[in-house]
This record gives sequence, C-alpha cells and structure tokens, in this order.
Amino acid sequence: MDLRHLKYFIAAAEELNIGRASQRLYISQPHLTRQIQQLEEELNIQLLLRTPKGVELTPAGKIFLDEARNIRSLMEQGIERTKRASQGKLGRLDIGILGTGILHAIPQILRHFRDTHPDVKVVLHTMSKADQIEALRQKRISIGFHRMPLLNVDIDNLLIINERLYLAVNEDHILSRQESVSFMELANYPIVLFPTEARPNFADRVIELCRNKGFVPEISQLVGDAFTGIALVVGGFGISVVPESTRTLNLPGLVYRPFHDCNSATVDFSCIYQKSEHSAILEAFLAAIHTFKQQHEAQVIV
Amino acid sequence: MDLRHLKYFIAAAEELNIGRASQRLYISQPHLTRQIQQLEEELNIQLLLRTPKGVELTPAGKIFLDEARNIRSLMEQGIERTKRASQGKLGRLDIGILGTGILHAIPQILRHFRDTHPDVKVVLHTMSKADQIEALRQKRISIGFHRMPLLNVDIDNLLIINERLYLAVNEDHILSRQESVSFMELANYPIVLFPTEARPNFADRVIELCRNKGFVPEISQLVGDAFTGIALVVGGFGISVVPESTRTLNLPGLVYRPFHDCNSATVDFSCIYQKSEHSAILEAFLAAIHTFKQQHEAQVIV
DNA sequence: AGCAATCCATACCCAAAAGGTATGGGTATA
DNA sequence: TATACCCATACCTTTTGGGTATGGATTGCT
Repeated sequence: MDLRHLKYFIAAAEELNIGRASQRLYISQPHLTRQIQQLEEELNIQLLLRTPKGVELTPAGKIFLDEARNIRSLMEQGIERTKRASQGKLGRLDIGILGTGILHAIPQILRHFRDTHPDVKVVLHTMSKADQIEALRQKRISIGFHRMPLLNVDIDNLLIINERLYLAVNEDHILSRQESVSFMELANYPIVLFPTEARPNFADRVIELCRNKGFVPEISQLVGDAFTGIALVVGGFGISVVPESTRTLNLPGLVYRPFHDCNSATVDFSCIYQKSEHSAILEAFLAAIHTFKQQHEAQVIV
Repeated sequence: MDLRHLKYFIAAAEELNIGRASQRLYISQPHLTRQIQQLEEELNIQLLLRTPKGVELTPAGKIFLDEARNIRSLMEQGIERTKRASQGKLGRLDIGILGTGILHAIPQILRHFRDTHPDVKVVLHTMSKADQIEALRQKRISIGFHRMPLLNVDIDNLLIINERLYLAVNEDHILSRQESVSFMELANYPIVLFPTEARPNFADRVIELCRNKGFVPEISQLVGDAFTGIALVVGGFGISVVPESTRTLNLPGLVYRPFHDCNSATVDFSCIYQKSEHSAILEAFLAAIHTFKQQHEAQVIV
C-alpha cells in the first residue's frame, strides 16, 4: 500500500464518483478504478459500494477515509516539521554553563534566540569547562560558556564580551567608603577567589593581573563558585574581585566598586563549540550571540 | 514520497548503516542508497550525514524519524481499525425505538451487543413507525423496533418476542382484588389505550382482541405513549392493557394482573431493517437479537 | 607505507507496476 | 427504445522499483 492509494481513495470517497475523482487527480478513470481495486484487495476489505450513480462508502470505507485523511495531514505536518528542523527552528539545543555568565549574557542571548526560534527546546547543563569540552566532543551539548579560553584544535572559541572587573566588598569594610578604588589596594587585604576547578579559570586571571601590577595577592579562601565567594564577602570573610555582570547580584550589605587605575582589569566571557558541527540550530544560536554582542557594544559606546 | 521511503529511512536511521539496513529490508545496498537520496531530494533536506563508518542523523533527520515512525504506526492502526470496522466491531449503529420495547427487550439486546462489540457506538432515536421506515430508507437508522408489523417490500420484519398482555389497574380498583382476571371484564370498564400514532399500533391490537371476544371496549382515553397511559391508570382514570415488559414499571398504587382465559392475549415485539443492507454491524446486531430470542425462549420453557 | 576491509555512491540493466486509450456491460432517464 | 452515465476489463506504453557490477574514500591492520 502506498500514500498514492490513500490520496486516490480520499478523492474517490469525497467525490463519490470515480470518473470525477479521476479528473480531479488528473489520471484516467480506468486507472483509478484499478488502483482502488488494488487497495481493497490488499486490505481484503470492500471500501466502496458500486452503484449506477457512482460509488458510496461502506462502514469500513468511512473509517478508512477518516484514517487516510489523518495520515495525510500527519504526513504534511511531518514534512513541515522536518523543514523547520532543517532551518534550525525546531529541535533541541543543549548548552553547558558555568558560573557568573548565567547572570547577564546568557539570559539575554537566550531571550534573543527564543524570540526567533520559539520551538527549539533549550536545555542548560551546569558543568565545568573540562566537562564541557568532553560533552561537546560527545555531542551531549552543542555549545558551552566559560571565562578563560582553553585552546583545542577541534574546538572553536568565540569571545562574547570583555567585562570590567569590580571590587566586591562588605559595606562595613574600609574600602567601601571610596567611590572607586585602586587595583593596588588588593595587595593589602585577604581576597576570596573562585572557582577552584577548571583551570585556567577566573581566579587565575585575577592572580595574573596582580602579578602584572607587581604583587602577589593574599588569598584567604578559594571557593567553588562565585555565589559562595559573594556569600563569604557578605559574611565579612574578605574582599573579592568579580566580573561586571556579577553586579546583578544585589545582596544587602554588599557593594561593588570599580577600579580607577587599571584598564586591563577585565575578563573575557566566551563560548566554545565544535568546529565541525554545522547544525542549523547552532548557527542560529551563534547568530543570537552576535546580535547580543552588537547590542552590547552599542550600549558601551553610548 | 511513499510509505516505502519512510520504511527505508526508518531502517537506515535505526541501523545507522545503509548496508545493514538494506539487508534488514531484503533489498540491495545501492538501491537503498538511491531511495534515500530520492527522499532527501524530494524534501530538499539532508536527513543523513555520510561518514566513513556509516551514516548519522542530522537534526532534521531526527525529527523526520519521529514523524516517520508516527505515520507508520498510525498507518498500522488505521488498517487495524478498518478491518475491525469491516467486521462490524467498530463504527456506529443508529436505532429507531418506540414505546414500551425500551423497557425489556432493547436493553438486554444492547447489553449482548455491547459485550461482543464494545467499540460500536449505539445511538437511539425515538421515532414513530412511519418515521422509522422513512429513516431506514434514507439510512439515517439501520434498524427499528415496533409492535405491529407494517409490510413493505423493501423492509424485512423480524419477530423478537411474543409477549402476554396484562391488565394494568389501580390498586384501589375492584379488579385488583383478583390474582388473575377474565379478559371479558374489559367490556365492563373504561380503558386507557395508546399510542395515538403509527397505525396499526398497540391500541389497534387490543381493540382487535376485544372484537374477537365479541365486544367493543369503551375507550376512555387514547394517549400518545405507554408512560402517559400508565400515569392515567395510577391517577384512577381507568384501567389499561399493557405488554408484559411494561411490568418493569413498578409504580406505587399500580398493579398488573394476568388474563386467565385468553391465550391469544399477546402482542408481538419486532424489529425492521432494510433487506438490501448487509452491513457487518447490522448483521452483528441481528445476531445479538437472535441470542436474546433463544435465551428468552429458554426462560419461558423453564 | 601498503593492503584489506568497510561503507556509500555511481552506472547500467531488467521487470514490475503506474498510467494511458479503447471498449464493454449495466442501469437510469428521455 | 435509445441515450447518457458510470464503473470494469483488455491491452499497450512509460516510469520506476529493484538488481548486479564496480568505483572512490576512509579506517585498521600488518
């Protein structure tokens, strides 16, 4: 049995006249007769009653007409859905995330993406950078976000934004009294840094900046993630250095201060994906990232 | 595009290897290659990525695999449903009913039928005998129930049961004091009869019986249906004659009494259907009627 | 490096089935 | 009775489903 048989039967059942149906189908009447005979033989069920005026449906024919229409529309829908999937408008995108990127860039990128691709299911997986790379290679995720590039031949790295660093400090701390602070002040107080894993990481970046300025920071605590670090700062266990996007976190007793003497006090936020993957969904998501980049750069200029 | 293409694609997508899939399908590998190429060309979408180890699914291919499986199972279900419809096990049966038949025979017949054909939707239409015949001809119903045969060349009449008649009388009435009464007593009291329409009808049958006994009954009221007649008896407006099945109606203040001197005091309950209709559902329903008849006759003998 | 094994794609052939024309048989209407 | 209408049958052509042989590309093994 063929989809053609279904199409022919639907036409005959709708016209209740094989000759008219054959005209509608642009085939000859005898051929339509034979095709419907074939269908009935194959099912071993009579679907049409032949009358002098035309044909009429048997009870089984009525049911089969329902089913045939159903299958036809499912077929059309299926093709439509496949086409949308091929354009990246339907499907699933698995994303690896880590740390403070979730606070600023990722939600905005996701919003852009969802506006243009509402039927793509986005699944976020929190995982370390090493896990992200492994997951990319195994295609468990299609794109990952992180702060420090880790070069790999098969992995592409795309810079999203370069964020200024801020001092995160308890409002009772002496440094909170200044509107902006000198980066050199970091030499004088114990610092809370993060994360512990996924080297090189954000903590390494801060230590590198200190070393460039000629001092070695005193690290009071090295904690697993930014949120834990912030909590320690709020609790008075030290000061911390955070990317600008962390300022979204407005905790009571916590203030953020810019550095007035260090233009290089920045950190990158990037995404990684497999060079060889050319899925339309990923392309669309990378386009959303570019949109975000352009909007962000425009804001900075303003 | 064809169902064959779907079958082939499903096999290739499941095996992730065109050669193995072709073996599973008992066709040659080159032919499967070409068929899948055709499918992709027709959709204008790449569904499979060719790798040295075999093939893998593109995102669109994953969606199309879902859709194809869906269509395939719907196809199988559709054929199955059509087969059941052709055996009269799926579909719809429209039945015309009238009067007191609904009290005894019809529910039991329906129960038998529903046991063996649970997926046939039964629709009851209350309509007069003349309407039933018209509806049968227009195929708005497939079978009708009534009490008095009305011969028509194109309509078959099947006797279901022959019921004894009972006197329906108010418990305060003098006739209620006897366990059984004489049919001749009907000559002495005003009688409520029914129905008014669909001649010849049950009222005509009662009048005919009286005439056979040599008297003309005094008809106090001729009402539209049995239920109205019974209500009048309860209200003390007269006595009535009813088929045995009406005894199912146990109203307070109402008693039924047999006739001890009139073996012919019976009425038929029959069904009518079109001679030319040979639908499997109707055949199955007629079979249920035969089952009911046999059970009923067995009960009468016991 | 080179050879064998695998896997998909291409070329070419045949047979089956899709689809066409001509025509016949049955039933209703003029 | 003739005619129109509708479906079925007979027979022919063309398309295409499906086969075999073979080539190009990559991986793994020696």
